[in-house]
Amino acid sequence: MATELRPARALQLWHAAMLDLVRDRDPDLSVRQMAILLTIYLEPPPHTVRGLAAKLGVTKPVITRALDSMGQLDLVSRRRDDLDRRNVVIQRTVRGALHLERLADLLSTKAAELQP
Amino acid sequence: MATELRPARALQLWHAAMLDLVRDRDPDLSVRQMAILLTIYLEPPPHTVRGLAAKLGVTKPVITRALDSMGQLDLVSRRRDDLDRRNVVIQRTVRGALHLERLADLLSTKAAELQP
DNA sequence: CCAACTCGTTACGGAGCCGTATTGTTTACG
DNA sequence: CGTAAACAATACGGCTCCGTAACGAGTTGG
Repeated sequence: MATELRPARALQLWHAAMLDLVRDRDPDLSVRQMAILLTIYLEPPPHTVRGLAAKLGVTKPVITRALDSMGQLDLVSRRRDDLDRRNVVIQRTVRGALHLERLADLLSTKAAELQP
Repeated sequence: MATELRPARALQLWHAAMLDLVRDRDPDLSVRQMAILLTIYLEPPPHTVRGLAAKLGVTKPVITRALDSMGQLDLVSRRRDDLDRRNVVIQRTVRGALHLERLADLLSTKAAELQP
């Protein structure tokens, strides 16, 4: 089952998703915050501030501040690494997992609605 | 050819696209700016400030300022409506069309890369 | 023709995020 | 050991965006 996604349709999907994010979502996450959140949940742990900064091509304070914001929303949490106490390990939360689950369903639903 | 997009795969696509946006793009557009830009290019004209504000569920100044920013980047342009000179008609630009074309290709390519 | 309305813009004070530079811990190593 | 390095966090000044409120230009209707 080839799930080919043609450019025009991909753009429509992107559009529908952006509209939903702008209209629904309580406080919009920035593009960077979303990228960080998704990386934490979709890529294998452990995640550190330095690692995320390198992967996204941004400076470390950007990560620290994004974790502050998203931590306040209970979308992620932080813990000192006991093996090397200089490191901070970023952890997932129930609320964060639910948040992304809803986003995934939204995208999938929008894609289906676009089909007819 | 059912182009079904399962939630998990949709999220992976979203993730890959966000990463590319954060890494590549010169100055990131905000989520709101992206939603406005896509609406202008994907929905039938004419587009007005008031209309866009209503569709996105934001205040008019948000639209005006977003058009200022994106106009400076030559992604959209504005023109007074000659029939009712209170209105402003938002128009597309060559640069804006190219920008979205690149985004569409990026999304499609990422979707294909996710397939294996 | 003038008051009421519509539309887009601007003014203002506030909040959030940015990058650079610096700080405080913790670890590595000569 | 004690100095150098690595890590995350913070301080700072600057920029962008926000929402409310006010404004000016244009239109409408009595």
